[in-house]
Amino acid sequence: MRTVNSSSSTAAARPGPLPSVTQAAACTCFKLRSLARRVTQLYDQALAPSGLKVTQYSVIGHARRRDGAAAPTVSELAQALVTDRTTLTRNLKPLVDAGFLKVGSGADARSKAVCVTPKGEAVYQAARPLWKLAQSRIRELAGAEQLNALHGMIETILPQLDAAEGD
Amino acid sequence: MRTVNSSSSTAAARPGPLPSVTQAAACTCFKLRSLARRVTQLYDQALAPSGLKVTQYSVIGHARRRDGAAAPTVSELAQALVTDRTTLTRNLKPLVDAGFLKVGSGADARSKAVCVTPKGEAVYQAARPLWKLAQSRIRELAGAEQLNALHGMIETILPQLDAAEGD
DNA sequence: ATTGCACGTGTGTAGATACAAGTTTAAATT
DNA sequence: AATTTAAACTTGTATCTACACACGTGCAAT
Repeated sequence: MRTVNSSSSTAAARPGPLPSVTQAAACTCFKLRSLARRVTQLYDQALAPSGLKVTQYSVIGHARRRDGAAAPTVSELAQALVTDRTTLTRNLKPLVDAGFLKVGSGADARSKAVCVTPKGEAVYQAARPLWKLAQSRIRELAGAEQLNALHGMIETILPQLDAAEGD
Repeated sequence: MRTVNSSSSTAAARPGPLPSVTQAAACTCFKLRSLARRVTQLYDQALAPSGLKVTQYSVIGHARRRDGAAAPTVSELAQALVTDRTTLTRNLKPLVDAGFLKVGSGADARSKAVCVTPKGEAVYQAARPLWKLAQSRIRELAGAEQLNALHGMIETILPQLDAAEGD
């Protein structure tokens, strides 16, 4: 026999008073966001001496690697960063203000190219060992195997979500 | 033989010009945040008819379930939500403004208790089937086994990060 | 040449996130 | 009892996030 209910005065009518209370914590989105928050905190703390947040580190890092030759456009960069295009526009601002990036005109008069400045490259290089430290730290805390499994899982799931975008 | 470098004019001096370009995408934090963003979009789209975002749904959902008897305080709720206390303060505002929550005084004159209003309960109940739809959808897209594995992984890793907080 | 539609960007608005610092209240120490 | 310490919350500041909407440019069809 288990404890039925705490407030017995008003719960007499229905047979199952609170059937939906329990499993609210099984939300995939909630879990994912929770972990992402915590992990972000770890990375941000590690990167703090560089003055970069992990988000900014990612933006510069992706702007750095030019696939073919030309600097990526805003849209291309946004796609690489799995971010909304308009979000990237906002995220670029502090980096441009700090002189880490420069947004010039692309080949097309519409598009704009995102370039890493020497100053931005320097900050990135300074932040890199801190980032590696964070990587090691999380690997140490979570366990290498778990982490590898997590990576693989994300790489599997993410494309599956993207594929079903227009359904 | 592979393509060495695109801009061959300035890269002649150093033997390994760009040794650190490649593995920048292996960042746990970046991957995690990317997936969280996408998943959040799916949930938010599903919940849109209810007027709630998934974050708000989570807040109400956690405020609903009172463990013992009393309504949770701000700090307790923040801990349950794996969120910074000050973040929750901000997140409560739109919900209070909308009349879904009420922040009254707790037992202690310092603490405040977060209560779900009838209106809030109604919205939550309306949103619940939409949330379940999102759950099904993501389960369908990612695969039940993958998703279960992901859940388990998060539940394993998150406490490990929390445990090492004060190191 | 004009019209129309697709492409690439930015802005308004709204919310999520957290660190640093400040305020009020309870508890503990002297 | 006075002082100190800790607990609980809020605010200032800054960044991240994205949807709806507006603007300019390129291309194609008329």
